[in-house]
Amino acid sequence: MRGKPTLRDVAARAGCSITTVSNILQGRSHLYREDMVEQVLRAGHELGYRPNSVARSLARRRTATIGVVLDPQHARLTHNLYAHDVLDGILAFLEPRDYDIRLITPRTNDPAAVWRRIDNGSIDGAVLIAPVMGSPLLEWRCYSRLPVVAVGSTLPDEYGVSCIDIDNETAMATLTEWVIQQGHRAIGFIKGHPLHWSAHQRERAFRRTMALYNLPVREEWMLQGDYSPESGVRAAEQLLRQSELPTVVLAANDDMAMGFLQHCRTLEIAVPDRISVAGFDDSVWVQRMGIPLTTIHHDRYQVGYLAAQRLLHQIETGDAHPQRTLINGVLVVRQSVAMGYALASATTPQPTYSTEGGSRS
Amino acid sequence: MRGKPTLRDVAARAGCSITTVSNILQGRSHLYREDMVEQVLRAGHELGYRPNSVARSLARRRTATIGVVLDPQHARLTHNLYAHDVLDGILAFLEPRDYDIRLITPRTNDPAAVWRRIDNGSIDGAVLIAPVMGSPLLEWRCYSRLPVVAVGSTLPDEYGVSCIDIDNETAMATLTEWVIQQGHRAIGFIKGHPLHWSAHQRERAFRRTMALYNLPVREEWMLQGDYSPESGVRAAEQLLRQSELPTVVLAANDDMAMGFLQHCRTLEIAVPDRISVAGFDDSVWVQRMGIPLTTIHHDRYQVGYLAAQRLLHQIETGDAHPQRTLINGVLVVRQSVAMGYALASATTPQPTYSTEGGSRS
DNA sequence: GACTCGCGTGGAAACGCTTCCATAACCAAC
DNA sequence: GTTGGTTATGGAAGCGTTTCCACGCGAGTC
Repeated sequence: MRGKPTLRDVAARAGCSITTVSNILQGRSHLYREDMVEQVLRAGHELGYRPNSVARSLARRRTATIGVVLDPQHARLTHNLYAHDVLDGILAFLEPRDYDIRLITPRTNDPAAVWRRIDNGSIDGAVLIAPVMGSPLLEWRCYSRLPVVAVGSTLPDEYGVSCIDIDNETAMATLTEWVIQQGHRAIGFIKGHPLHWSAHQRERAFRRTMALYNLPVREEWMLQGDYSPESGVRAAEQLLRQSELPTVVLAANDDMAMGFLQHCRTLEIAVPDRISVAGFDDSVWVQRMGIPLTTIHHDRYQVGYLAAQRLLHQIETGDAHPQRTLINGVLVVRQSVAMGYALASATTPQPTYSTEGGSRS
Repeated sequence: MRGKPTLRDVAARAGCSITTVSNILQGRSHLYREDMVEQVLRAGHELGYRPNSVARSLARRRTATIGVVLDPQHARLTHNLYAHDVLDGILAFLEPRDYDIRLITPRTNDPAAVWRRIDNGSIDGAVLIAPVMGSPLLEWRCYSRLPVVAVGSTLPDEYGVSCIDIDNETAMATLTEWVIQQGHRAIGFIKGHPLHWSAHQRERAFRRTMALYNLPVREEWMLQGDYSPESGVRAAEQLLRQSELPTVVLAANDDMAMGFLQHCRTLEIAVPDRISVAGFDDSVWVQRMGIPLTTIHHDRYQVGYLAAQRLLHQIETGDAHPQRTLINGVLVVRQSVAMGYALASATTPQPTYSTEGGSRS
């Protein structure tokens, strides 16, 4: 016996067949006499036998591994804190079930090549992290029948992919509504990256809520961003040189809100005294820096956890029904938005307003 | 043919043997006539054949996968920015070589169980992320002959593990020296987590450098921390209520330095006017928050890149020689340390001082 | 015309495991 | 003594590749 011991070696040492060893080592020892069981276990232990998981996967046609796939768009993991949080949730669900994770970071936009990397028998299913519009990851059906769950993007139904994500529309509506109820009427908006569905969903909810309150959306206050802090700075530059300013700006994510805040600091514009700012995501950066940014929080860990759960369900039952799970965002009120602003004028009729998701820190 | 097409299916369609298909698909087409090659490629393409990587791994006895193993101590990935940066470097090296990554997060301290998870044939080698003292990961030799490289911990030779890490001692010596050259004489220190080798290395370098300059190390200014921001706060509490204070405090990492800074802000103690602070790591948090913390920077991405390189070398050549690679830290001078402090008294003889690692941001 | 040689191709044995099914031995029942 | 039913164990066929080696054949050499 050279190299790592195999079933054969254990069987030889225990004086039985490999079937017997295999069965006993898989916990089917009730089939055998006690002394046999004991002999086999002892032999295995003495040899330091460890089942070869590759061979096992081949025989079982299951790898007990799931892939976590980053979109080629943001293939760099660094500072992708969203992926981290989600990954933690996935791990939490997977570990007790003895599943492992394979990290896949395609670096091309050719869907055939991407799916060759993903669906080559090495994983039982995949979690797609925040696929964007036009991503090769979404050319899924042509190339693969692998169970798949997407997180961080609420995909339109036609993609036929299960997704787990924050309920962007409801959350942004909640935030907008809350801002309005604080008395704000002149509201600006920094849009997210146009390739992200979330950007459109957040913008749409904003516009709808404004309409609901009969408030005008002024297009010169709708700034195009791309979810990066720098684009928040640019938005601030563009907005703050206008003669007429909104009293509050909603950024489609925290990063842009922070860029905006930064530029305000540069210009020595007091927040929230001269202008209010709100974000979206309750990013870890904001939390950790202790920036008092009013924003929407959601449990990214839970997103990962649910994704893993859903994926395993799909794998085990073969159920391929795409299913959308939206989790609630929670309004986190901090100090970046002036409250009770111009209350006198806040006499718009009260709409039905879900009290859920109230402030907490 | 049900399920995914296999070599057999392709061979049947191309009217040849599976050997032929296998050879051609592996690029050994020079062995065959052109028309054969073309037929096989066409058949493969038409069937959408993708080699099963599990079967391939079994036959080749190589998985083309390396494991990235987190220490059970910090099995949560979240906010482990170090792991992120390193992972990115690893990925950068591995991707062009068609290696994949398996993420392994053991959750127990039983070394046998841990190594069963790691060395079960599913990976060709492992990168251990910052193993701490007493980690089951380091009980390596008893359980496995897998090629292994550690990063983020400079392990003592007896572990027989290759490691790639910042040169903690040199970097901390550089920092200490620089602080002394700014005129500081009364210097405090916040120690890192006692289970991390780096903590001891950094402390040792500090003490040695102080001795080199004949400066006393006052034990009441040596605060015990654990690398967390909170422990930096506690250290500040402990230090700042003393009647006599150092003019500068070196924290063994940036997180603790930030905790320290935070407490200074709470107490309205001006930095660096009333007390100076330096960190170590140039953590992404500090960078991103724009905190003007003087610190030591090193290229964590490069650490990952080198680790992957080294690991692949070990895998491919079978070379098991443990080899230590220390990369240079770079002093980053920002504004948290008062410079030219009490220059009048700074008349200690100039030591040999490497000018490398000058300030940059 | 027997010999070698290279070329193109295929057979078949691994790789290490799982699992279906057969077998053998034993006992009880008729 | 045949049957039937347990119980304990082993044989062997996969799983989908890779790879070593052998085979048949036509061309070149003596």
